[in-house]
Amino acid sequence: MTSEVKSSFTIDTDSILKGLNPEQKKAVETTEGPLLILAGAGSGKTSVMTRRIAYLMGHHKVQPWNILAITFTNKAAKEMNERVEKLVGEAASDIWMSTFHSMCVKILRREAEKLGYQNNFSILDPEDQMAAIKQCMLDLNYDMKKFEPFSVQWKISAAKNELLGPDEFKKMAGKSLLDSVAANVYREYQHKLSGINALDFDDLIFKTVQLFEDQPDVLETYQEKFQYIHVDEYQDTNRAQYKLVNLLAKKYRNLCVVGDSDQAIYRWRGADISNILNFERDYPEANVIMLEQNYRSTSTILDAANAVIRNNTQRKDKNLWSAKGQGEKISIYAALDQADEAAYVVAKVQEHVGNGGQFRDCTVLYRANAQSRAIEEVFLQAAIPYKILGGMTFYDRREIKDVMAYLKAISNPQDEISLLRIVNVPKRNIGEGTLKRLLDFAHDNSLTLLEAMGKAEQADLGAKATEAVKKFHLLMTDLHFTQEGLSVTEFLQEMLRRTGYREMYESSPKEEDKNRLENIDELLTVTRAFDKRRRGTLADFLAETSLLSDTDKETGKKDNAVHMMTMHASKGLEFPVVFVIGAEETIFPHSRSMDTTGGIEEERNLCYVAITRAQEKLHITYCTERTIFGQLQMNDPSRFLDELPEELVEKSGSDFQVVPRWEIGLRVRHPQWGIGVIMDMTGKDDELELEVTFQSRHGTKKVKPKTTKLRVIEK
DNA sequence: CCGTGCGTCTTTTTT
DNA sequence: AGACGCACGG
Repeated sequence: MTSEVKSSFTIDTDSILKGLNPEQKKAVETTEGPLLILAGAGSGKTSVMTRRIAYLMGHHKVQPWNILAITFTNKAAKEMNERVEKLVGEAASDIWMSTFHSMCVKILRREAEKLGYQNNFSILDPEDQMAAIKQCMLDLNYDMKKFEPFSVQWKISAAKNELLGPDEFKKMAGKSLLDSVAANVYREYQHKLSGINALDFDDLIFKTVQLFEDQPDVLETYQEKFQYIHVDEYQDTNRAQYKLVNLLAKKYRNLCVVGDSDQAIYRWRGADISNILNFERDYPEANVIMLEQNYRSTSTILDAANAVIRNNTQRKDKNLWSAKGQGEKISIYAALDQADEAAYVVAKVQEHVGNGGQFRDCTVLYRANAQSRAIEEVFLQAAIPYKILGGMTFYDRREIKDVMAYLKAISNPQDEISLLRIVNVPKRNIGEGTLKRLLDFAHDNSLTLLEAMGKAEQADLGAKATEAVKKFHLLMTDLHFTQEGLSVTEFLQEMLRRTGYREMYESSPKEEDKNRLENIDELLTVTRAFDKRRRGTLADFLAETSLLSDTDKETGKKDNAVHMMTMHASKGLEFPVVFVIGAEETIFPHSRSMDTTGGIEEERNLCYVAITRAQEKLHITYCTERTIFGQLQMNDPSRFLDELPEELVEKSGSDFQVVPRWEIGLRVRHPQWGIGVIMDMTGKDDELELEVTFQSRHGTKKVKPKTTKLRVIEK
C-alpha cells in the first residue's frame, strides 16, 4: 500500500470556509492534534467534517490516502464521499471513508493470513450466526429450551464488543448457569468459525484489534497510513471500536471525534458513552469545540427537544438554538387505536400534499419495526406511496438469502452454514438424516462438509443418498471453478441456471413465486451495478452487501414516497414533516427499558433524536387502546409527552371530538379498570359524575367523564 | 424424505 | 394475530 504516488490536486481553500459560523470555522481549521467536536443535532457537523477533510488536503497538502473517516452507516459514508468530491474532485476516492465494519473487512482481507484466516472468509449475518450457535449448542448437548440460543448469542456478542475472548469471558463471566453455558458455547463457536473460514460482525472489529495488538508492525503500517482520523457518532462507539481508533491514532494523535452524548442510543449493544465523556482525559491536549447553532428545525421543535432532554441527569448541559422562526406548534393526537392513529397520519399527509407539499417530505418514526404494519396497510388503501427503511428488507427475503448462501458457499467452500442452508433447495433428496451422517463423517475425518460430500461413498449412506450427495458435490465444485473469469453478474446467472434455483420458481404456479423471481432479477441489477462500479470478486460483493445497514438498503424504487423507519434508523436524517407514532408507556419508552434509570434516559435520548429530525412540523400520536399479541391493552400516554411545554403543543384526538351521550345501562371502557356499566349519574355538564360498576376486582367507582377518559362500547 | 397441522411463544432498538 | 418448532402420517 506504500506504492501510492503523490497525487496532485488543486483545491480552492477560500470556498471551503465560506458560510461557516465561527465555531464551525475553528473546527475546520484545527487540523493538528486531538479535537473533540460536540455537535448538537442539526448543527452542520457533516458539513464541518467534509470541509475539514478538504481543508487538510487543500491547505496542508495532506495526501488523501492518509485520511480516514469513519461513519455510522455506509449511506453516511457515501454521502460524505460525494460531498468531499465536490470540494476536492477525484482525489476523494483515495480517502478511506467507511463504517467501522467495512474498514475492518478491507484490512482483514489484506491481512487475513496473519490471523490464520483465508482472505475469502465469509461474513456471517445474524441469521447465519444464530444457526452456527444452535449447531454448537446441539454438539455440546445443551437443552435449547432451557438456554435460549438468542441469549447465548447476545452474551457472545457482548463479550466480543468488550474485547473478551472465550478464555477471558469465562474468567469474567458471572456465576449464573447461563453464563457458563455461554462461555462454553463461545469457545466451541469460535472453533467452528475458524474451521469454516468465517467471521461474524463482531469479529470484524475484534479480530482487527487483536491483529493490531499482537503484531505491532502491522499496526504501524496502518498508523502511518491513517495520519488523520475522523470518527463520527463517537458517543455510540463500543469498547472494541474505541480501542481500534485509539490504537490507530496513538502515533500521530490527529484524532477528530464528533458526537453528542444526548444522542447516545446504542448502549444496549455495548456502546459506552464514557468514550466521548473521557476524551479530554485520554487526550489532555485536546481542543474542544461546541456546535450549538441548529440549522434544521424551528425554534418550537428545538425548544421541545431541549425541554425533554433536560430531564436527563447524566449529561453535559448545552442549549441548542435556532435562528429559524417559531413555526407551527407540535400536534399531539390521541388516537382510539392503531387504525385511528394510521388514519390520522394519512389525513395529515394528504393535507400536506394538498397544500403543495411532497410525499417525500413526510416521515413516520416508530419505536419498533412491528409498528409499521398498521401504517402500511392504511397507506396501501389510501394509495399513498411509501418506503420502509429497515425491518424486513430486500436482503431478508428468503430467495435473496438463499441465493446469497449459494454465492457464499461457492466463494468460500468451507462455509458449512451457507452450504447447509441451500443443500436441499431446490429439493435434492438430501435430508436431515443424510446430513447428520455426513457431518459426523466430516468431523471424524477432519474434513469440511463439502469435502465429506466428495467422499460420500465412504460415509455409509445408502446408494440413493450417496448418489444425490455426489451429484450435489460435483455441482458445487464445478461452480467454484466456473467463478473464475466471470463477472459477478455472469456468474450469478450461470449459478441460477445450473443449480435449478431459478427453475424451481419458474415452474411454480404460485403468484408469490413470481414475486420471488422478480426479486432475484432485482438482485441481478444490484450485481450489475457492482460490476460496473468496481469489478470486484465474489467475496467483495458478498462483503459489501452483507454490511449494508438498514438505512443503507432502501426498499422499493419509489422516489417520492413517505419514509417509514425506526427512530434508531432515523439518526442523522432530517425531514420537513415528522410523525412520531406510538407515544405510549410500554411502547415508548419501551417496557424492557423501564426497570433502570439508565434505560429510561436512553429512551429519552431516543425521543430527543426523534424530535430533532423534524424541520418544520412535528406530529406525535398515541393510542388509548392497542391490540398486542391479539390482546387488548391500554397504555398511558408516554411520560415524554408530559415533558413537552404546554405552550408548544396543540392537542387533539378522537376522544375529544366525540362527546358521548351518557345514559344509565351504557357499557363503557376505562383505561385502567376495563369494561363497566353505568349504574347512576349525578350532576351535569363538567360536573357530571357517573357511578360505574366494573368487572369483578375493581368494583364500583365514581368517574367524572370530564377528567377521565371513558369510552362507550358499541353493542 | 417430505408435507401438514397443531401448539407454543413473542427480538426493542442494529453494524 | 402470526411465525416457528415439533410431531405425525404419507
